[in-house]
This record gives sequence, structure tokens and C-alpha cells, in this order.
Amino acid sequence: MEAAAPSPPPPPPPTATLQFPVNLNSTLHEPPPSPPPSPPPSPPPPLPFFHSHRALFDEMNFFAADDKSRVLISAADSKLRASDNLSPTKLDFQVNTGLNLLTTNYSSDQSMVDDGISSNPQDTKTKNERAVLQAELERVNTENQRLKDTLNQVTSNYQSLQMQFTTLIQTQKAAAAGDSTDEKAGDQETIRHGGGNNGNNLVPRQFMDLGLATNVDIDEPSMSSSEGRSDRSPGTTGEVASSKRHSPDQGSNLGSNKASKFSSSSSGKDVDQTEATMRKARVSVRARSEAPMITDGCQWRKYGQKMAKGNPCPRAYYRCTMAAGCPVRKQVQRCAEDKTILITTYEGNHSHPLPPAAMAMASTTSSAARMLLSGSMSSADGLMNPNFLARTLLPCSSSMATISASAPFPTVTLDLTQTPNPLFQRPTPGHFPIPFAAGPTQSFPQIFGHALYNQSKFSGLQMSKEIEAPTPPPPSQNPLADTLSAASAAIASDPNFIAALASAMTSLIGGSHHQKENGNGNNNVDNNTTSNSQQ
DNA sequence: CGTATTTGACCCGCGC
DNA sequence: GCGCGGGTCAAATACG
Repeated sequence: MEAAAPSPPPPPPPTATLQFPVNLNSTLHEPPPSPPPSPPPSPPPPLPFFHSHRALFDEMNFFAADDKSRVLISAADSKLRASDNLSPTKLDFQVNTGLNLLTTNYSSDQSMVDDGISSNPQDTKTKNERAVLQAELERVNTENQRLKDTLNQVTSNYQSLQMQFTTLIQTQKAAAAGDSTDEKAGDQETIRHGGGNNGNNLVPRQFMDLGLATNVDIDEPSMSSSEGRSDRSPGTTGEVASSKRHSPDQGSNLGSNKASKFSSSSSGKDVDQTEATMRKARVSVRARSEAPMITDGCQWRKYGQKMAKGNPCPRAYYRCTMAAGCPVRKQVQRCAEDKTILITTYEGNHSHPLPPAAMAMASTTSSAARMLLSGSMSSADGLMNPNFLARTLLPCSSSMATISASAPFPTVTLDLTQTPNPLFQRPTPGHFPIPFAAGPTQSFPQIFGHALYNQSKFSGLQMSKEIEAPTPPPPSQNPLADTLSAASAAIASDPNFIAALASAMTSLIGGSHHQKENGNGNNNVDNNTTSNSQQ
């Protein structure tokens, strides 16, 4: 969150000039079909993942730079205009400060000016330079204006699409209400969208209900999952098996969940279904690790271990112990096909402050869950491009999103073991692969922060309802992937970058879901979700 | 002695 | 209704 100053990860501050084009491109060229959740548009098709990744930050930088540059420009401009008599020194100073940030071209001008100043007052030369500077200022101003316009346009487009989407959802919901009888089956089941995406588009109907989704934080659902069981009335579709008794502490959280759940019963089945599904939302991470479990910045206590069917490796159950009532749990299991792959599934939201590293992870997971829900909804409606989801969640990742209905609860799977090339991924039956336009594998490590950046390779992003489906990742085959991996590793090691990324993601998510949330990100989510009990 | 882990038992949902 | 599988609890055990 200190990411407040999300400057470009790379040490050398890129020139504003460079950044602008990037942003602009991404924004302007963004195809209408996939309106970015946030002003930052996705890059044009040809742009490599890395580009997209940059786009995110560029954008953030862009704004910062934009404001800054604007101020500087205006200041310099005003001075220039105000005083033709302006002393060369002052003028130079102004120019130096502002223009440096704006364009690289200025450097030369500046130097010239400086020389002139230092050497002697040559009116002619100075005037010429001034004229040049003014022209540049004009140009920059124009450019800024254009960018602003573009941004506004994109924003308005996005809002428009969002509204349409919401409307459609409402309509669909109303239509679906009729056949709600089968809600369970129907909801649980996914809606198949034959078209576009390779594979089967399976989207849980519940997700389609955006309103509900927003109401119930994804996080909440997930969190509640742990507690939800208790809440879950037998009648309802229970995903999580055990639900015996619950610790009092959890009760608080549950309280909210319950309220929503039970209230849902009164209000309607759809709501109930939706909430139930949301509760189950999970985020799993596949990463290569020899360690028994990945380090994610949180403290965990093992509370159980079981042999899962179809996997010789036992599944371990952990509970977050960083706070008394923290509902977050995770399952750790090695992949049956490749035991070097560790599958970690997170469930729930933390009800306590997290260290930066853990924050990144938590943020990512909750974000991913949220994105999954919203994204699936979109896809279900066929209104929005699934890529939008993926891009939003992991703008820099080149991966695919897989949505399946195989599981009762939605699961976002972040596969850090595969090559970035989604084409090589073999979608599990029932999964609906969504190719991502952007993003190198790198994004993952960053997203997860220290926890995962160790995991050498990550590439695929899968969004599925159930991770379980073994998706044996083929070995990397893309040379670019290696390069990217190396780069990502380097970048990921930068805590600032991670923080910035987390922040960016948070903001993006907040923007997309803000509707009912504060939009702080996972933390917020957590707070919102768990608001009842926690802070 | 306190804390963490192990492990068998129990509960629950789901499919047959 | 029964069996299976998943998930959790809690007593027993291990560890520092």
C-alpha cells in the first residue's frame, strides 16, 4: 500500500514521453470489446505481455506524470508568457524543471539554453530558444489534452459498458428467476458459451449476478467458507464438507455471512446461491517448490492432513494463526503428476493486518477471486470479453483463464509452473481456457510477492472452479518465456515493485468492483468482508 | 510447560 | 439408504 508512489519498477525513471505513448497506445488502441475495468486500457494485440505489464504501471505513472507535467508546463508557460523580459536564468530554470520530465528532446534545448546563459545574454539566441520552448510547450499541452481526452473517452466507454453489463445481468437475473426452482443445479452448473473461447465456457450462473457478487465480497465468501459451513443450512448446497461447530471467533465473521446467507433465503434462492458460491471462492497457486509449502508471509498452523483421492501425496490443511479469529485457510498438496509442483489453495480473507509480503498475496488472491466472479459473470453474459478479466487481474501475465463448473465453488488457479504461452496449456475438461492478450509470467511472482517470486517459473493463469483437475503443464517451450522469467525474477525481487503491483491491482480491482466496496483491495475486502468481526 | 504437529474419529454432502 | 470422499476437530504426541 505504500505503493502509493507506484513509480516504474525500473530504477531509471522513464521519460514522460515514453510513458505517454505507451499508455496512449494501450488506451487508444484498446478494442472496444474488452473495456478495462479501470482507465488503463490493455495494449494493442501485437504488444507482448511485458508491454501490458508496463502499461499498468505506465498508466499509474502516467497520471502522476501527467499531473506533474501539467503543473510544470503551466508554470513554465505562464512565466514565459507573463514575462518576455524574463531573465534567461529563470526561464532556463523553469524549462529545466518542467521539460525534463516531459520530453527527452528538451534536454538538448536546455543545454543550449544553459550554455547561452552561462556564456552571455544573446537576445537572439534566447528568443529563438524561447520560441522553441514555447512551441514545445504547446505541443506538450496539446498532447496532454489529447491524452486526457482519450482517457476520458475510455473511461466513459468503460462506464457505459459497465452499465450495459449491469443491465443485462439484471435482465438475466429476472429471467432466470423463473426457473429458479432448479437453482442449485442450475446455479451450480455452469452456463456454456460455445463461442469464442477455445474449450468449454463454463460459467457458474451465480456469478452472473453481479449485484450479488458485489454485495458479498468474494473475500467474504471465501472466508465464510471456513465458517460458512456452520452457517450453511443442510438444505442449501453445501460445498464445504465439514461444518460441525465453529469457533466463537469465527462466529463474528459468520454472523455477517449468516446474515447474508439466511437473509438470502428469505430474499431469494438466487441470492442464496450466489452467496454460497461466492463463499466458496478460492484461489489456488501452482508453483514449483521443493519446500513443503510456499512462504506467503502469513503464519499457518496445520490442523489436518488427509489423503486425497487420486493423489498419492497427502493434502495438508492449514489455518492462519496471525490473528485469533482469522478464517483464512489453505490446503497444500503436491501435484500427483509432478511432485515438484506444489498446489496451494487459499480460502477466505484475513481479518487482520498483514505484512507487505502477505498483503501482496492476500490482495492477489482476493482480487483473483473477485475477478473470477466478476469475470465469469461477464463471460456468462457474453457481454464482456473474458480477457478483460484476465487482463485486469494480471495485466502482465500471458496466460489463460480457465473457467469450469466442475466444482461447486469457483476457484482461481494461478499456475506458476507453466510457460507463458497459453496455447501450450492443456485445458482440463470442463475448463474453459481464456487466452490472455498480455502479460509475461512475471506478473505472478510479483503478485504474490516474496512468497512466490522464488518459484522460478510461472506462466499460466487459470481460472477454474476447481483446481483439482490435474492440468499437467507442459514444459516451457517458448524461448521468450525464459527471458521473461529471468526478467520477472529480477523485477519480482524488488519489493517496491511488488508493492506497486499490489497497489495497482488493488486499485484496479477496486475500480472494477468498487460498486459496493471500498476498493482498498484485499485488505479492504477483508475488512469489508470480515468487517463485522474485525477492526 | 507451552506450542505445534500428528492422526484417528467424526460430520457432512453427494452419488449410486 | 449406503458408501465414499472431503474437511475439521481434538486427543495424543513431539518438540523447543
